[in-house]
Parts: sequence; structure tokens; C-alpha cells
Amino acid sequence: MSQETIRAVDKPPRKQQQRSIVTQEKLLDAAIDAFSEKGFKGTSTRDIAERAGVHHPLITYHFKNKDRLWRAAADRVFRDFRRSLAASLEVHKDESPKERMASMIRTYLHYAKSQPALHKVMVQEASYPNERLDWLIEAHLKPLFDTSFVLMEELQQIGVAPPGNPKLLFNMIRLSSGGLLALGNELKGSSGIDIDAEGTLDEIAEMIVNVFLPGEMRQIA
Amino acid sequence: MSQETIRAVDKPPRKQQQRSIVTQEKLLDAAIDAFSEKGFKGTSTRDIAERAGVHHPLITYHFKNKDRLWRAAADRVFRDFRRSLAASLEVHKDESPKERMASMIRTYLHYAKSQPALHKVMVQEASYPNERLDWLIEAHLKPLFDTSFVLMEELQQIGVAPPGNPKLLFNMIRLSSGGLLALGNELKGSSGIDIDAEGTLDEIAEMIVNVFLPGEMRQIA
DNA sequence: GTCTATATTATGATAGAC
DNA sequence: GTCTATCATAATATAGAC
Repeated sequence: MSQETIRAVDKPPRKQQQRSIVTQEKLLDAAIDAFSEKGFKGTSTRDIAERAGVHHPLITYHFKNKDRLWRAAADRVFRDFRRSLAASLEVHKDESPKERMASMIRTYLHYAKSQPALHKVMVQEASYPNERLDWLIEAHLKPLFDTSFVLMEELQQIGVAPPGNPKLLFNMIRLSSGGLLALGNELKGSSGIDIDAEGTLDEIAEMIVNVFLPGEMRQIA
Repeated sequence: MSQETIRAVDKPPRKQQQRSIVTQEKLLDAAIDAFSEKGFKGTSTRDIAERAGVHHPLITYHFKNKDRLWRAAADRVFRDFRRSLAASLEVHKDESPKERMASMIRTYLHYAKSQPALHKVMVQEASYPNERLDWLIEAHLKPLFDTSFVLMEELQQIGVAPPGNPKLLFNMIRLSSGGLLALGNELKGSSGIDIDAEGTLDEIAEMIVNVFLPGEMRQIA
């Protein structure tokens, strides 16, 4: 008794809790992969459990049901990405708007390469109206996009980005970037583009900046 | 007996065959919608039969199995699109390369708006390696893309399109266009963009041409 | 060509032993 | 916290009546 009390204050988590966290992480990793590949309906919880190397009733135990597992998986992907993005924005916060947007694009590309679910999950769920999509928009997409729209407008005002609806322009950047990575399986066959080849990612980043932010910067006052 | 023989030469299809075609068309329409929304695995043949207002064993009767129904549905979408594209190319065949590509983009946008499955099916199947994707690439994507790559290079040579890998550039156009239409459900909530609003499609077309084909045409010799 | 009935397998979720 | 056993439902596909 007293031993346990001392341990609880000293070494924080008990062995049981540690193992639980490991199981949850394994399930989340597997869920992210499975859901991004086959969508919510196309994925079975048994498949997820198998990928995680875990018995399938444990999903109910840790996440209550399939829907909550999906949300937990999406949370992890988007929270993770937001952290990467915030770190990148912090590093470049004193640079020009063009440099800041360019580094956002690079961060997005690199994150989406290591975690294709970022883009795939959005596309899978957006393919028909449903509650998960509504939740995704409110919880993650809107907060993420709103700051980008402001930067986009700024870039148009100083003549770096082409004119037109800034929200449309931003979404075009996002869809080009995410789409090229999400369609890796197809691009090799249809276009001879190998997304995994050395240098391809940088080539894509450079081209996107070139196309969407072609203007030279005008000095402000 | 003799009546039937005369009819078979005169009025071509028998009543039975006509009804069969109608049933097949209804099933194909339903299949295109369902597969593009929830992917191959996420769609049940029962759902397709219900949407078509047909008893589900009829799918086996007309298409043998789920896989062949999917291929028949994809065939219809892509064949249809190729016909639209060919018609458009024929109309603009004597115009400048820039005008030809611009009209290709407009054709793609208008077709993908009326038939979102064109883009959605590609994205759904490309999300993980599988046989249907391989078939789609060989049967439809490669033939469709190869001619576009040539035109893209031409546009770069005359300074209309920005430099860089022309295949990458073409895919960016395709993903921006198709993606904006396929993500209609999301864009309204995340970005306040209403894809169904009067004029939005033209606005998108204009912006894509602006961004990807910004150069003025140089006169050749 | 169309339908009902059914075989077989997969799926989400739960109960209860350890 | 983990496992086995199990239930109810839904899926693909087939057989055979009409």
C-alpha cells in the first residue's frame, strides 16, 4: 500500500497505464493508415486491430466505438501537423510574406509526405456529406485555413500572388500539394513521376512556389 | 414466329433487351454515385441496387460481380469524358496552344462538375495500391494524359506555361481543378466557397488559366 | 428477364473468464 | 488490462422458382 503511494508520487505512471498508452498509440497509428486508405466505411475495426497487432475487442475498450477511434486518429494527425506548422511559422516569423508562405508550403509538403493521411482523410470524408466532415471542418480545417487566407491576401496586395479570390487560390495550393502526394500510387503509373525519388519533393515545392507566388516582392514604404 | 423474325430485322431490339439496357443504365448510374462517394470497399452492392430501384441479385445477373460493375461504371465515366474532350479539341483544333489547353481545362471543369465521379473515383482508388488502380491507369489515365503532356511542353516552349517538369505541371492543373469540385462539400464549410453558385465555375476556370498559363504567346517564326 | 430464398463470410459490439 | 467466446447484423454471391 505505502509502496504504491510513494511510487505514484515518485515515478509518475504505473506500469499498467504505460502499456495502455502503448496500445492506444499502436491502434491510432493503424487506424490512421487504414482510414486514410479505405475511408471510414471501407475500413473494418478488425483490420485496424490486426495492423496494430492487437485483439479487436480492445478497440471498444480503449475508444468505445469505431467513430470515436476515427476522431481520435484525425485529432492526432491534425494536432501533430499544427505543431509542425506553428514551429515553422515561428522560425520564419520575421521574414517576408513570400518566404513565410513558401515555408508553409514546404512544411505542408514534408508533413504530408511523411503522413499522407493528412490529405487523404480530408478527401475521403469530403466525398459525401456526413457528420465526421462537419466535425473535421469545425475542429481543424477552419482554424487552420483562416490564418492562411489573411496571408494570401497580403501576398496578393504586394503583387506576389496572382489576383482573384484568395480563398480559391489558397485551396488550389493545398490541393496541388496534398494531391500530388496522396496520388503517389497513381502518378508513377500514369505520369512516370516517382514521389519517393530523391529530390522530387523539393522539385514539387519549388514548382508550387513558382506557379502560385510568381511575383517579385515590392518594397513597402 | 415469322412476326418475330421480321421485327428483328426491322425494329432492331426486342422488348426484353430494351428493358435490360434500362436496368443496366440505372445500375451504372447508381454505381458511379455510390463508388465515388464511399470507394469500392465502402460501397455495398445492396446500396447500389437500392439507389437504382432494382433487386440486388440483378447485379450478379447483369455484371457478374461487384468488381466488374465497378469497371463498367468507370468505363462509362471515362469514355463519356473522352468523348466530351474530343469534341472540344475538334472545335478548337485550329486555335493557339494556349486556347486549346484553356478549353481542355474548361471542358474538364464542366464535366467534373456534372459528373464528380470523374475525379473522385481516381482519388478513391489511388489511396492504396490495388488492381483496379492499375487497370484504371492503363485503360484510361495514360491514354488521356499522354497527349496532354505533349501540349504542356509546347506551352512551356512558347513561354505560356511556367518552366519545370511538364508532367508535374499538368498534374497540378488536374488536381486543382478536380479537387475543387470533388471537395465541394468541404469548401463551403471550411472556406465559404460555394461551388454551386452562379459563376463560381467560370471564376475557377479563369483563375486556373491565369495561374498555370500566365505567359503571353510568342509568335512562332 | 425477374424474383425469393438461402449459403457463407465479414463486421461492429458485448459478455464474461482470467 | 487482456483474452476467448459469442451475438446480431450486413455483406457478396448463388440456386432455383416463376
